[in-house]
Amino acid sequence: MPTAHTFFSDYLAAQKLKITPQRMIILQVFLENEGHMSSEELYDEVRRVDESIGQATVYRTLKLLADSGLAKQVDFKEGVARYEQNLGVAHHDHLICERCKKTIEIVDERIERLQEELAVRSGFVLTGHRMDLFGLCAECRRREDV
Amino acid sequence: MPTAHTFFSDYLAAQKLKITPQRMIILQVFLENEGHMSSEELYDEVRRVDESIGQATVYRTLKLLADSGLAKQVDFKEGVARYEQNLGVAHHDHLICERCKKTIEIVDERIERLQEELAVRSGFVLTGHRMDLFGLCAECRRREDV
DNA sequence: TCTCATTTTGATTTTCAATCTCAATTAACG
DNA sequence: CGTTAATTGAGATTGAAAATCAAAATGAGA
Repeated sequence: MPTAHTFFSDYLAAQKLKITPQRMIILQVFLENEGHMSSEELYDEVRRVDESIGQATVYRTLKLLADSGLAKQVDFKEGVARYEQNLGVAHHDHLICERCKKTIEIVDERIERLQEELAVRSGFVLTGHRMDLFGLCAECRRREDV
Repeated sequence: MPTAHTFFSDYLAAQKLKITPQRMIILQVFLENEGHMSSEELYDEVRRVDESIGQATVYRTLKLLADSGLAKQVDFKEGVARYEQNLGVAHHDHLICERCKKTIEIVDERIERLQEELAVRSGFVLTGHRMDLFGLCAECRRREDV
């Protein structure tokens, strides 16, 4: 089982890109923080490790991570891009509480199949999809007496 | 059956907001253009009718239209917000060609039910959802020999 | 190990959508 | 009408993301 670092190095080499300390640090920090980090949040964390790393490099590397398949961009209607880990992580959708922003990852094989079926019916070949369910979680409903 | 204009006027009155020529012109132009318009595209169209109308007013009114239920904001990962008509239009999801941006509206009652089921299982009350399928349409596949 | 073409970096600027500011205007109500 | 609060438009501002570019670093080959 290759580590994420090996995986990323291999990816960079295959793309004739260079393996730099900055890229490895950013990958490292990205892996240490689970959940859905925004570019800006990751930038802050990265600077704790090495404050000389620039913001542009974080943005660029996050894109590379997404291209390599290690990360996946998601968005929760906040106006900022977020990234989640994607290595060996099964595809999943999101259930998001609109009040407290808590996010639950969900998967349903039946839905996946239906999506495929719908695409085919329209002559499409699916390359990806996004399904986000927005709602109120039990705690927020209780707290706010909604 | 109330017209959209009446509907919007009623909404504005109920919110103690004012019925202005600008708002009515923007609504009018919005209704005349089906499909998924971006704020900027709508602004351009609006200026053909009345070039004195400002960009901020178009943005603000588009928000009001969304609040009233006449419009619905959607996003196709382009970095701009788009709006589609929503009055008396049944809920639907999207099938989007990543190459030519063609968009097909789809609905599947079975998926809707499963979504509800998943939410309930996690203790959520659904307030909305978004499902977008990204892929390549038949024409683009043929053209690009993908 | 050294060289050197190529890539990458970081500070900075730029872009672009979207929002805010504010003085002037206008709708709505009596 | 006249008052008041909402609205408008021009322009400034924000904030995320991308572009620029000179300086620094990588890595393939000698």
